[in-house]
This record gives sequence, C-alpha cells and structure tokens, in this order.
Amino acid sequence: MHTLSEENYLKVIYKLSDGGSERIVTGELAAALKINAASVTEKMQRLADKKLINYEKSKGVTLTKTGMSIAVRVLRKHRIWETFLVKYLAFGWEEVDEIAEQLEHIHSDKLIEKIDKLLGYPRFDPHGDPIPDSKGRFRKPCFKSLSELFENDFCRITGVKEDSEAFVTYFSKLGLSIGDTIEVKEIEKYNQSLLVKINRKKQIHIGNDVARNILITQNDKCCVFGEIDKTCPME
Amino acid sequence: MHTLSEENYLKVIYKLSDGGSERIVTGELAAALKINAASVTEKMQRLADKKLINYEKSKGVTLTKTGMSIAVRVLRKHRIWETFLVKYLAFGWEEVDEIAEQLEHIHSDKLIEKIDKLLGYPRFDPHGDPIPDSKGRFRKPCFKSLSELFENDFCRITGVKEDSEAFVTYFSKLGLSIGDTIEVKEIEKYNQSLLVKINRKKQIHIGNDVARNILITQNDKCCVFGEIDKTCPME
DNA sequence: TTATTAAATTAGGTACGCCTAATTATTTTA
DNA sequence: TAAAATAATTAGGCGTACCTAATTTAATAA
Repeated sequence: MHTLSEENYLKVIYKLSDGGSERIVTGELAAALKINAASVTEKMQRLADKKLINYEKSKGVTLTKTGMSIAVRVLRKHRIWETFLVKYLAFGWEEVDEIAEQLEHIHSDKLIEKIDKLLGYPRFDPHGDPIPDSKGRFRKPCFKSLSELFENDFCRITGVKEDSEAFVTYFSKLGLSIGDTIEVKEIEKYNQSLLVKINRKKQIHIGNDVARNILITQNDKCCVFGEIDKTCPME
Repeated sequence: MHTLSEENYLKVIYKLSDGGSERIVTGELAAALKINAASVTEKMQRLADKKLINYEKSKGVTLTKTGMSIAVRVLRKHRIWETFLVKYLAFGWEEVDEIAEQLEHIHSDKLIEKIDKLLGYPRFDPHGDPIPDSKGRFRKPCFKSLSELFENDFCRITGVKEDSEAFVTYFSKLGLSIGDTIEVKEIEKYNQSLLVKINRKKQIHIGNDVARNILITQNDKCCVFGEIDKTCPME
C-alpha cells in the first residue's frame, strides 16, 4: 500500500503530464501541490528510489509503469466517489472534489468495486472526466479547450480541466453546463476573450483564462442537428 | 480539524474507558494501539497540552469535555459507515470494521449527515453498538457480558465487545448471531467455559474468553415468550 | 518495610514531510 | 557568448510519530 503523500504526488504528476506523456518539472509540481520546490525535489528523489517515477536532476520527471498504475487507480477512486456523491447523496458537482480528495485514499478494492457496481459502472464522472475501469482502461477523449477555437466554430462542452470549487462555481454562475452547445461569435483581439452563444440562445462573454479550462468536442456540424442530453452528457 | 492520530488516540481512550468513566493507563493504550509505551507517553503529553485529555504522570488519563466530544464524533462516523457498508453494499458485518477505521476520518460533516439520512438515522450499528446522533447523544445500553451469567439464566445477544475481524468471524463460525436467545446450561468449574443452548435448539460450548466479549440483555423470562427479530436486533 | 518486579517515563535515534537560505544549473537576453 | 535572470538543488532546521535502551516511579511480595 502507498502513502497518502505518494498517491497525491503521482496523481498530480499524471494530471499535469496529461496522462503521463509530458515531462513535468519541479516548479509545476510545487505550484500544483502548493508546497515549496525544495520539498518537491526531496520527494522526487524518494519516489525515484521506489521506481515510481523517472527522475532526471533539473530536467523533470515522468511516471514509470508502476507509478502510472497507482495514479490511475487513485483517479479511478476519485471519480467514482465524485459520481457517488452527486448521484446518491445529491451533492452539487462543485462541492464534491474536496471530499473525493480524501475518499480517494481509502484502501479497499472491494469497496470501490462495490460502489462502482452500485453506480452501474459509469464511464464518466460529473465533471466529464473519464473513469478508468478496474483494469485501468478508459477512453481518453483528447478534446480541445474552448480557447483553441476560431470565430464561427461550433462545439459542445464535454468537461472542465480545472476541478477547484472556485472555478466550477464560476462556470455555473456564467450559466454554463456540461452538454451545452457553444457557437463562437467573436474573439476579442485585445485579450482573446470570447463572445459566445449558448444553446443557440443567450450570448455571453468568456475570458480566455476561463475558456482555456473548458473542454469541448467538435462534431463538425453534428451539434446543430443532434439532440443533446444535458443531464447525462457522458453517454 | 484534528489529525488522524489524535482522533485514533481519543477514540481508543473512549472505548477502553467505557465512555470516559474510567481512568486509562499508558500500557492499555499501548496494547490497544499496538505501539510502544514510550510513544504513548509522548503523545499523552501533547494531547494534554491541547486540553483533550487530563493526564497525570504515571497515573493514566481521562478525556476532557473536548476530547470526549471528538471521540464521540469519530465513533458516530465509524458506526454510520459500518451500517452503510452492510446495508447498502452488502458487506459482511465482520469485514466492515477495518474499512470504517479509515472512513471515520473523512472530514465532512455534510457527508456523514447525508449518509445518516440515507440510512434513516439508525440508532445501532451492525455490531449492536449505539450510534450517537449529530449532537452526540445516544442510548448507552449497559449490558452485561455473557460470562457474567449463572447456570440456567436466559438472555439475548445484543452485541459484541470486540470488533476485530478475527473475533467476529469466530463468533459467526460458532453459529451465533445478534438477536439469538441463549440459555446457560452448564458452567465448567475448571475454566468457566459455558455449555449453552442457542435459540432453544443447538447446544454448543463457548470459552470464557469468548463469552466475555459477547454482550447480552436479560429481560427476565421475556425472551421465552417474545418473538425476536433476528434480522434487525437493534430495534 | 524493604526488596523485587513491573510499569511508566526520559533520553536519544530514525524517517517523513514540510520549511528557509544558500548554492548550483539552466535559460534568457543583451 | 557573457551577464543576468530564473529555476532547481543542497544544506540545515522544525514538528510529528514512531522506535530502543536506560532510568525512574509505582505496585507487589517477602
């Protein structure tokens, strides 16, 4: 079994490296974990000793096979718990991340399998993130973020990149939901903020910092015709 | 918020002292927590500094008001989670203690209240232990243990004193369940082991060490006539 | 009541997870 | 490419939670 601290480091490396593909540098980890860079360096050395990461001094880290599998398992638990909290206990999707941060470290495979079963083996959590199955497999949707679109592009919101309560609350406050269709009407030259039309109705402004954290899928013009199930955007 | 270690110490003191009434001595704690007595002494000093226990050197500890309320809250969470695991996830009652040991430290009042509600505010957990309500109140049944009975006494099993998987599994293996009626047929002079009749049918032998950990209630001869609901002994 | 035994405490050590300040690498940019 | 800026690492510290060994305190028996 691994420590809470280990699981957290591996999870954050996994997320920052977008599934283990990119090399992550000390400063990024320090910022994400909100701890001092010196502490991160120290921990990197210990994780490398345990063969959980590949660490090259001053050049950053990648996950090993083992490290990756631990990270994915933690992520699986996190997302299953989030789904449970929203579907079974009627929590708002913006308040579940904090609780799931703790629940994801409960060491009982049997428990998480049973909850997974209770939920009907969902493949996506309430934030639109894919839930790895018990063997660690999941469909990794390589969605763009809203900030990558051009004027007049259509898309559908599939998830958010940032899980923090602050962001998710703001996202809701803007009147946005997962599953919404978006049409980019205008991109402001000055600061790349977007004027968009939501569900072919309301028009709002979205700052570039926000747009970067909104994940979307572009089915060409599909979203113009297809019915979209707003309550269950994961199917 | 308190640390995991603090919560565990306070919980164990509470349990050993039978609800905070008795004074607990270093060695008992060391044995219960399976750590060295020197480490316990050290921790006692820190808990005393934080006014969570009353500590007199070499004379043991009692809980303060604050310490007691933390212990009861942890116990509440433990027992609610156990009930959840058994009722919602079909865990066996002998396997839930270990998982609840971890779940009891999740810091979210809202979460535990929601689970309590989901379960319909149960007052007893699957082991027969009372669940404190959100204000810390609970009915403390001062039941005897089976080992205190005399020959020809009748009683009904209401719970167990020891939660360990080893004990609880053995308890089941003997063919015993909470709610069973017991008639003490004979007490062996040599080692105080008991020959008992379960539910007026099967006769078995129970060692004194086991009998000490079985809690019972004696409703005079009531159990002879009254119907007993074996599936729900808590009501 | 004193000697013996048992239990609790103190002293001193390890590992972890964090910190700040000083040093060394690496990148920028002039 | 050399100087300046930025990032990473090392050195040295602190608090917590454990440990063993030595000592002190309390309980028991002679």
